[in-house]
Amino acid sequence: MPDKLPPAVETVDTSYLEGLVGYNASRAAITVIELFLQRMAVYGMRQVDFSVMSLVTHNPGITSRQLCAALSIQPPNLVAMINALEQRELIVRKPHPRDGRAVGLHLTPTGQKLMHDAERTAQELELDATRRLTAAERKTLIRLLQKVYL
Amino acid sequence: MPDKLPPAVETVDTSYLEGLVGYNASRAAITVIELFLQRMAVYGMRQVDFSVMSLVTHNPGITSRQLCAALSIQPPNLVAMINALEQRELIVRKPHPRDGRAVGLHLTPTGQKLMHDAERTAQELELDATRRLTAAERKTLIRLLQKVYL
DNA sequence: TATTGTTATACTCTATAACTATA
DNA sequence: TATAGTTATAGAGTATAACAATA
Repeated sequence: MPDKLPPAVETVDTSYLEGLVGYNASRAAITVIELFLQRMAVYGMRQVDFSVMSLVTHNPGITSRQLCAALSIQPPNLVAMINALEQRELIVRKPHPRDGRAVGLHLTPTGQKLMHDAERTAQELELDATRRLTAAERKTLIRLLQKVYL
Repeated sequence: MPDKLPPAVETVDTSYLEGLVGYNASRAAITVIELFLQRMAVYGMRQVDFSVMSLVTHNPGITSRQLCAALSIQPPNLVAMINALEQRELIVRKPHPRDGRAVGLHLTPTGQKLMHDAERTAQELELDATRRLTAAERKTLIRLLQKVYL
């Protein structure tokens, strides 16, 4: 008679984790971000670069501090990103009209062209990432996610 | 007459980003994970440790490879986590019944007690993190998130 | 030959302390 | 004294290559 051996797991049961909002939100975010990274590679932007560029697009003159607050980025970590975007001539720093300490960020014409294309790509990507959702479901999903973090 | 100065941004307009599923899923995930980290601190576990422990709980004998596949962790990065959990005497490695290369992971009695409490804490935390959602909305949110990543 | 678990290592991301110029 | 921007640096997280043991 053989010794009793520990059981082997055939298929992994993840049902407990799948009942948690945090687990599901993380998995969904990772899936969308991976697709985002693939499609944005042609623009040389990661998710965070796109977020920064998008906020500069819709808020010309925004300061580094405002970007940090809006995106939960630590100021020292934003410096290299801004430098890189400036070296690529996508954004320019201009003096702030009322605060000599601050610098306003603006898109260059090149940056405007790039973001025009990138935001269109982002819209297409959104529809692909949520292709199993109806338009109404997609709207509901965003509304419920905002109820969690706002 | 003064020179024309660039405009200053009063309040940051984030409406474009708020229309993207990826942005919202990321923000929601970060919010829940931060609360998770606070509440799980008493158990000395981060989100990933809890996920590993939970899968071992519901899949006794699960292997490292199965954990890596289920949680999208690279095998080298799991080693230190498993070692730490074993040193805390929360899990034990037992020989796999049919594969001499593999090792099955199991909870110790201490690990079982800890996870009994930790999973109860996770349930409470879930309700707190989604306190602005009705039970039906919470269920809908999970269903829609799974439609994105599954 | 392929797979499990592992070591070593590099790379990225994120966080903290401290400085300067200006408010 | 407080804030915007910056530098340097440390720590955490993640990824790749290569190895021994076993299939």
